[in-house]
Amino acid sequence: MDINNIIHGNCIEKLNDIDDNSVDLIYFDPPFFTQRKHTLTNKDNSKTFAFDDKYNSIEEYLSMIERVIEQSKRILKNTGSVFLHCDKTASHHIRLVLDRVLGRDNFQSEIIWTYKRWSNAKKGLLNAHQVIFFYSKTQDFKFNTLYTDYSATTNLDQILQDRERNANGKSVYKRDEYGNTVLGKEKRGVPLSDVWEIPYLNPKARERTGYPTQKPVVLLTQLINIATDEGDLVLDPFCGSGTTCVAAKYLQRKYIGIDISGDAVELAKMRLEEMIISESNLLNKGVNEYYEKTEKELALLQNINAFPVQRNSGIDGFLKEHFGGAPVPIKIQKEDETLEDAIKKLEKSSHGKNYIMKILIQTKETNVSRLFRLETDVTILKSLELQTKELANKNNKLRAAKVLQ
Amino acid sequence: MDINNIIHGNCIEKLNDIDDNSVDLIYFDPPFFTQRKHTLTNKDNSKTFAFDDKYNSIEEYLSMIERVIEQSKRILKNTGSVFLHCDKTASHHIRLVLDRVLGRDNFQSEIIWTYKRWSNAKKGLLNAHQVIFFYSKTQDFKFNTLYTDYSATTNLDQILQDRERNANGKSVYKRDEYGNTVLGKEKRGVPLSDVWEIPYLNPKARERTGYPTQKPVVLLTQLINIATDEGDLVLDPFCGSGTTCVAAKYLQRKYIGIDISGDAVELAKMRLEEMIISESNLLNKGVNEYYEKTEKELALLQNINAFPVQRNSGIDGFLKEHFGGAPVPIKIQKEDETLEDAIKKLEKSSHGKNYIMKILIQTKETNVSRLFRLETDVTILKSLELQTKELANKNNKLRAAKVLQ
DNA sequence: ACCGTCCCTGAATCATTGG
DNA sequence: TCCAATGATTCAGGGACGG
Repeated sequence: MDINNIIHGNCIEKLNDIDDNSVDLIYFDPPFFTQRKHTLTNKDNSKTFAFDDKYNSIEEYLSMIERVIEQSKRILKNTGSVFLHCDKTASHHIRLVLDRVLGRDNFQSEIIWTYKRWSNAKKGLLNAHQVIFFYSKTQDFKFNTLYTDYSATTNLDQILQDRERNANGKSVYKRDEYGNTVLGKEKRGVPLSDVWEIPYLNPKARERTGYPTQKPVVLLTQLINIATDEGDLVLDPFCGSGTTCVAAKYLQRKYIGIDISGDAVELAKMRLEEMIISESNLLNKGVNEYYEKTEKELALLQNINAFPVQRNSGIDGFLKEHFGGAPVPIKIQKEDETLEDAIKKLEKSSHGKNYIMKILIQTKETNVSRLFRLETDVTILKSLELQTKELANKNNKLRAAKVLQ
Repeated sequence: MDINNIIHGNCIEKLNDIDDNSVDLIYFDPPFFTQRKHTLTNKDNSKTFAFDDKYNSIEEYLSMIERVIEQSKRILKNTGSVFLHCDKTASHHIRLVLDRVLGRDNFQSEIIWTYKRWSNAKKGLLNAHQVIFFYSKTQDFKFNTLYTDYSATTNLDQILQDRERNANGKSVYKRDEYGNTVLGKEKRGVPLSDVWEIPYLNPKARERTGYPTQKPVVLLTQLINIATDEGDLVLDPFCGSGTTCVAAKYLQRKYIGIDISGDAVELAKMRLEEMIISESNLLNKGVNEYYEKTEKELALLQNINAFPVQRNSGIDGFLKEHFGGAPVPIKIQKEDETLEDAIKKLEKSSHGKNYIMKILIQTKETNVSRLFRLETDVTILKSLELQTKELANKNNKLRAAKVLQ
């Protein structure tokens, strides 16, 4: 069969053309049994893509899935793996099929892909994850451990220490004859876990094709990295817009994509030529880069029932309750800001918005002129810490005066 | 059946004693079908707790689960919900049982509890999540939406704006006649999603060495908060060390716990009786903070550079810096306290101590007489929240006056 | 009662613009 | 050339409503 190509047709038939024991990784992302038809239009409204996810019964759906899994088992190398992407709708049924066909012992992980999404009016919890079942063909599966950074709260000193078991079998830090802790071998970071927080494909991302249910390339590169090496063969029997193949090509793996829709095949082929992959700032920098509030500032905002705003030099938060029908912006004076600067920044950020009340929390003693204060409609409240400090100063003066008497 | 108690026995028998349609929330956390006996020893090695998770077959295990779910359905009110906590080992089998007994339409969410943990040497991905299936008894289930903070990357300025449809039917931001954006309605934050990142260890208790099977209290308080109101009845048929009951008691819900192990029942009873003391002896000291001080009070104390004090009705904390060589006690006025009461309590707790300065943080509007204030040497500072509230009132009056003119 | 269709929602984040 | 600020666009959505 053609390597590095997208094949048009029903995967159950087309998989017959693939040799036994020839594929290293199969990722598939079948319809989720939503019992809906999914339609989406590309950016310039020139093309509408659709696929049908309606079945007469769950049995009909599962029998389709089962046939694909059976074929997958046949064509997979002994070191190969299957990744089946689904959501909560039918995941339990699907996993039973996987257990039956591939064997319960070959179940490796239930990967949770989690993302933030715009909310809706649903009663209940907002859906924010999908599931990827990871099964190997045998116990001798290929696996590359990826490492992630230690979390900010980890005590690095501590994890660098070696451990041993004490008399009770508890794991304790190893100590030398002088009672000092012993440093262990070099650490490479935290092994990748089974919960993957990867941003949902953004409405504005250039990577977006207009094909419904398109997955981010980053999700696929991670899968491909853990289960294959360069030159290995990756297969996607429901390739849709071709994300899997794009990721495989990017990572210098061979690929085969199959899809029943001619539109999808055409789109996937085009994507493979263009290879547009959006850089995710969020993933590159990590979410912590975006958090710029100190614990103290967050505590202060919580205190006055405000939610925090990140990355805005003029506004640190908004009160949860409106005033006069408008939001109330809050700014907290920074350590290196004069009161005057702080007021100016808040005013600039509020310009053109019809805020009725704006609040600045003063955190430092100041000698701003009374005149200047009157020219602004920013209300200044003194932080409790400042009030405490001023109080202490005043009391000190009183005590000093007493001593003089 | 006894309300607010822990019952010793097999839950399948004991559930018979509970009336039909009487329970608001059932959380259960059965053995995960690990086919192992779990043994854990507490910190000072004085006591070993064990439970058996070995079954002859998955069918035997599932039939046990099914009987509990059937009973659950019977005793649940029509507005009630079931939360079943399990892990990937048998989750798919368990969900089939849930679908069968409670009905597929009553499936609400697959909640993912994710946490960071120590790495191990296992080939493959590090497990970092467990699953909680959320089913309601009917479509008319009780649900309180909780709100979380906006993502750090969210442009809050923008989403506060109102929107409308333009000529092409596209949704665009609304502007007034001068081209300024129009502010929309009040925002409450982002509805809680189905992925919950909650550390195994309470973040305020990093020093804690651990008690692995125990669930974090925050996990349980969150479940109880979304599905019940104060005074509602919470049941845990596999209550173990009693975390569910502790959380229920903390949130002023009624509770029933059942466990087959005498040791567990004893432990749970002790935790409930002396919630704070047992917590600190058995687990850690940091959890104290969680129980006695509300988050808001902790934030406020942090705000003025004070550390919290537990179990003293007159003093909530002390400033980290002394004044005049003496500590400075802080009290925060409680929701149900008059300013006068608060002052008296603080004075009583400070009696005989040579505090030079005592600070009361006023949190509610009051009409205490000026005279009374002068008789005390307690300094009263107004919380920022109160200042904001007073400011809003004042501005409202000004606006009202303007309208009259 | 059940389906399809229409209409509403709302926060996330990358691309673009601005300095 | 880089960083910061701004806003466009969405919908493995969800509910209401009418035939």
